[in-house]
Amino acid sequence: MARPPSALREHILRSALRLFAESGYKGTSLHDIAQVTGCSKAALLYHFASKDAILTELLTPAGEGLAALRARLTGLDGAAAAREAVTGFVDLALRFRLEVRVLFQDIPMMTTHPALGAVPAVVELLLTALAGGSTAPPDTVAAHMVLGAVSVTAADDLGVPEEVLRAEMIRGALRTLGRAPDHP
Amino acid sequence: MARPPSALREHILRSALRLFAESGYKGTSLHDIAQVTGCSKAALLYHFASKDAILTELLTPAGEGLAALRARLTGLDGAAAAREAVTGFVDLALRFRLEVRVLFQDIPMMTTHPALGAVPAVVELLLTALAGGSTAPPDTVAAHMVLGAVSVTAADDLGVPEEVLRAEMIRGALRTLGRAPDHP
DNA sequence: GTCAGATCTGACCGATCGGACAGTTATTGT
DNA sequence: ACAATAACTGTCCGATCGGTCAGATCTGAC
Repeated sequence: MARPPSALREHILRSALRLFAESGYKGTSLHDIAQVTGCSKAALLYHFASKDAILTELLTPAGEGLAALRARLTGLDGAAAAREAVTGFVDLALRFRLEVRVLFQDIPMMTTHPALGAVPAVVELLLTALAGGSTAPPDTVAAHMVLGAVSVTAADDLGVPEEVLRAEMIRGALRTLGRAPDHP
Repeated sequence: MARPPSALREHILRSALRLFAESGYKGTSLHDIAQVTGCSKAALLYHFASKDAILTELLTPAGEGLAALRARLTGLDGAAAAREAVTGFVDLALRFRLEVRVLFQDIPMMTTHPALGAVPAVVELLLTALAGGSTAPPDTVAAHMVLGAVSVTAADDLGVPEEVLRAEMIRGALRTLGRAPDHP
């Protein structure tokens, strides 16, 4: 990150993100990335220390977004917390659609990845916020469903304009939680 | 499948399913499966033609379940179709929790896998059923959310008893669709 | 012009992958 | 008892993986 931005370097990142989202991390080889980028495999390892370093740099912004959401969430509770959790998570999922795809394709590796170290705690916080502070089955199930629904729908590419998608996802999530979208 | 059932053969299948669900298909080697099963790597390839053949046999029951759901769905429409789609899909996801995990971890490969050839058509049918026959943005988004919510929640292992989980998932899905759980 | 450092390449390395094969052990029908 | 077949193992194979390295090439300062 201390490195000055290079054209090839960012080109590599874009290619890698696309390939990781298409075929998964393990399903994408350095050879594939180099070929799509149009450079040699060694060039990748000149700009990045390892294949994992590419993944780390790709996931870091999303991880920071999650941390920011956590910060915005602390202090809130009840209906306000749930609403902020829903809108915040939807916006985040839409801003990092490809990253979410990558995440979902290698869950076991990602849950322990350093770039996403804060994720489990944030998810936990999101779940309790979505469940309105409850930890009993009825609410926790709905909270899990919201996280799953938003993640998968954001990762999928249905042909809906992003603004419509955002509004409908928020409305759907609030309905899932049993809260009226407009009047709390 | 024409082969007579063998104790080791089914042991292999169980081990492979667990490992695939934990680490993904590409993240699991034949060596890993052999080690967990307690046999040699060559024994795996005696009972199965290839690594992919193991995956195929693991996913076939789930694929058949989806085909059966499709059969049960044809002819229905409107609210009845949506309700049947929800309960049918929830039951299916809960019956094949580990298989759903495997599916989600290698989406690009699975979408073209022969054992799941009927899946895209079934998903399409499920989506239209869930959307109440509509193909416009408001309903299609909610339909996608339901599929995502059910799949992810079933794959995750929250500590909720399966009966409670089933009931809450159905209720949540119907709420997501904007339908009252009890009174249509 | 030329020198230094950044950038990039082709060739190569050890490890691991899925899979093949010959041969050995267990099982079974007669 | 014994042949025949099923079940299984150890070993080897080519391909591919992530990663290394010495050297070629490009670039700007002086």
